[in-house]
Amino acid sequence: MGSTAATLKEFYDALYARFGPQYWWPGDTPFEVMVGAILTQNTNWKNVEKAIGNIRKAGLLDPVALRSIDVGRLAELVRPAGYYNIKAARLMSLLRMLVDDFGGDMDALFEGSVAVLRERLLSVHGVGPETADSIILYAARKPTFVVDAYTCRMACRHNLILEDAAYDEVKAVFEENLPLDANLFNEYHALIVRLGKEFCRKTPVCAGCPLESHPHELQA
DNA sequence: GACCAGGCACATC
DNA sequence: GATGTGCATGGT
Repeated sequence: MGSTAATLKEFYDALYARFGPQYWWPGDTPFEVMVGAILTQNTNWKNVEKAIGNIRKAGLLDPVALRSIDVGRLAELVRPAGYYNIKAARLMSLLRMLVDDFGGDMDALFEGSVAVLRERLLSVHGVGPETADSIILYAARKPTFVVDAYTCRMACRHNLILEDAAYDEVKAVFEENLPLDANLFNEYHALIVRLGKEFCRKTPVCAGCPLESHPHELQA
């Protein structure tokens, strides 16, 4: 059996060969990506698209404009994404930092090292590790590995991590065994999500899985 | 009608 | 520090 680095490269190659480029993140601007990162928390992307569509139709897909509205109105706009009261508050927290501390300038927010930016994002109420990493990778386009439920499921089933591994442990497995490359991390995470949607459901149905040549540790 | 979806904060022990 | 719970819409 090969090293973790070799396994991760092998998996990436198999996923890319099977699915091809995923063109993530689905969003036109860094700001839209950031909004989507909050709205997609534990939520199907289709519902997020409706919510972002509402914001766009209202002419509010802009940091300063969105920052200025009432949080209750924001909640109505993002209603299709679910958890709308919570998400409106979280989004507004992020908007307050972006607009009040950085003049609504995404480039200013993103300035500096990944570590500094990550701490900055994590300090916002409602931004956890996955949301922060999604914003760093897909909006700021800086190298940080995004870990989500699919990543944990896949890594666990292929014995790369223990089932109860913490977020930062899972993240470290990928970052320490792959080149530190934003484009690679972008595609890898997107491919894992694609894999998860088609194969690594909570109920493991892995026939035809592109990684099936590798031993699975299936669990209920 | 259950089950699930690209989390996070908070309460309780 | 581990474990459980609330938050909520829309698709399968």
